Amino acid sequence: MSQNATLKKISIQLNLSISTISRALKNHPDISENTKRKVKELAALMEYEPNTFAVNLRTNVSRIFGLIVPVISNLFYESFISAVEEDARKLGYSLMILQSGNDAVNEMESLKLCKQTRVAGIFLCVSTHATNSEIYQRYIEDGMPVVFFDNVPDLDFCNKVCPADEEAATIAAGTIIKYNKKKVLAIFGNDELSITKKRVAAFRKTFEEDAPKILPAIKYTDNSIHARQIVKEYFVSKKADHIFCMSDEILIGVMQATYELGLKIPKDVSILAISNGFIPNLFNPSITYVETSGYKLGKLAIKRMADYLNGQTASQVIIQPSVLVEGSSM
Amino acid sequence: MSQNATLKKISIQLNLSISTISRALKNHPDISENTKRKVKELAALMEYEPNTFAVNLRTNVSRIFGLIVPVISNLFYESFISAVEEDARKLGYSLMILQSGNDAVNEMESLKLCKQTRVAGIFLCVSTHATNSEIYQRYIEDGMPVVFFDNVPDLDFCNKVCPADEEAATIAAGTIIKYNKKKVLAIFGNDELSITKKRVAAFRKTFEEDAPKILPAIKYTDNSIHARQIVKEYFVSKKADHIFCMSDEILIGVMQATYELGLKIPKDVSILAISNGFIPNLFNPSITYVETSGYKLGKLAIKRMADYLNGQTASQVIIQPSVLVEGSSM
DNA sequence: TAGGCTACCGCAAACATTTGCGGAAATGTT
DNA sequence: AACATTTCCGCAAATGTTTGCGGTAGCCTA
Repeated sequence: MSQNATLKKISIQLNLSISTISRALKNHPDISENTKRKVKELAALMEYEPNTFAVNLRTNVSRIFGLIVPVISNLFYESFISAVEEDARKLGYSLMILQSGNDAVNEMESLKLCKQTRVAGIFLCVSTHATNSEIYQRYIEDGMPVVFFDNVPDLDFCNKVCPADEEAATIAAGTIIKYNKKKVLAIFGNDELSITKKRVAAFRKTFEEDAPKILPAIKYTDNSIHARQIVKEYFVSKKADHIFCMSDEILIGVMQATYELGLKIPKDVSILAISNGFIPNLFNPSITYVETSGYKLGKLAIKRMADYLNGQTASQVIIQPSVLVEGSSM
Repeated sequence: MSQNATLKKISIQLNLSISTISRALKNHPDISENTKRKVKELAALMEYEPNTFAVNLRTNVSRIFGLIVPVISNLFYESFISAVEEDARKLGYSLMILQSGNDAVNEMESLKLCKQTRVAGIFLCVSTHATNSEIYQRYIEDGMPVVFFDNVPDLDFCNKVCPADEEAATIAAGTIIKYNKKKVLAIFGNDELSITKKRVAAFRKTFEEDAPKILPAIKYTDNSIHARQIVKEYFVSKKADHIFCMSDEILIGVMQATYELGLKIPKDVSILAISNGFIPNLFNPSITYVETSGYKLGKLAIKRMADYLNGQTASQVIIQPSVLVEGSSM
């Protein structure tokens, strides 16, 4: 960062005006080929790079997207980020990544920072404990391109990219029924989340319609330790021939519990999860899961952002379809 | 982003000069309390936020750190990033995260982008295929604060923060010897990496000194599929009573192989890994590992960066000590 | 030779902020 | 009353880039 080349410095060297340098470097037709050549040569020699700050100051936007997630250390978000970064780079954008830590205040600060930084757009997974969705509305009305993903707020006119909440649960329930399971223990995530509510509803509905005699036992948790505990406590008095896990976190706890209980999979108990796909393949036998790929969702999100920036500003809800990936746990 | 408040707009409203507004908002002693109050009130009302671009243009640095990793989708880097983000936020910095995809060209572009963006500093894990470390030197000599982490280049005067390469391997070898293992299969990562070379050397040395009769079989790979294959092929002709895994990737492949070979852990074969700590606990029995925590390393890295920015510019190499975490696989 | 056209280039303002310097008014001092 | 000091504030330059507009040649046409 010693002697940064600027238009001014080049102009002095060549005895030309700043604006001529600027135009020459942009191939403006007003500038003669001869001048362009000379300017470009010196610019290359001096390793001229336009000062981003000055450019941004004039245009009032940066080539940076803000991306806010509850936590980075999460297989789903990490693959989401990875996908967004890949394509953002191709489009000439960078990513500013913020963790909300699932805290509403922290999330607000992150949003504020995005506004201050004049990011070109925001990818936002709202934190669990965020309640007032009017705040997001303000950003959108201010003209900030926002693409909500995964956990999205209850707003009507905005861009949402999310996994097929209901569909995933429906497929899961359908598969469990198909395999003729009778005593089902289903463990879902944080029951305050809309995604959890939707999935529980769809899960229940599928059973009511297709297997009305079966009444799944439904539990909630959002960490693996508690999930493990739930299973162990459940098996003290009752037995299940199937355990459904709404997330990787839950799956991990459940797998530990089955091991400690000495249950064989799938003989004693079958397992089905909703997952990103990494964790289920670590176990033996591998776990059958309904895929909700963070990577694919990321691709959809950045695509939507690019389209939005290109003028397709009508709000849009994109649902990423779910796929059943057969392992050996059913 | 409709009507952004600026110093100018405030100054017009209050019939004061721009500089007075600027000083009032910064509590400059030259400005009377009365004026300060009025300015601050209006500024709050108009939701004034300093224009980052203008500020940066003057100071020529941003409050953004660049962070370059081979890939984000990696338990180690993800926890590293998470740690850095946490503390960077506290210091008033944000993170721009770039993936090099383990490609030298891509890495160069990322570095260039960091320079263009005038980041306040760079956290860099050099890609496997990066050879010419003079390039990094140039950035450092240009005054860019750089903290290398994990996979660091062969440069003398720079800041490095890395896991204890040798120590981790020494502890691993020592533990294997202590458990009286006789036939050891050791699988290491990419053999082009300096970290791999150092670990192999330390591993071998420990055996030569403490158990000269044992000659570990050493293999190299950097993906789980190949690791699995290595184990299966090895067990066709020979037997091992211990398998050492240099990384999570390798551990995953090894675990699949042991399952497919019907090997019981630790009865038939014992396992020891070098790991971040997440993966080893997914298995049953849990795997004993030498911890190299990405999170802790991240904390060290951001600390070093902060110190550097505060004037402690003497280059420094920080080694994060290794700890043995006992599971049930030995 | 006057007028017009083209090719090429520079001036200066604009973006928002910061800051050295200087100036005016108010207050204090002798 | 004359001078000195303090208090408070504005001017203007500087950061680097972009761009509308105006200007100056040179050449051609009538």
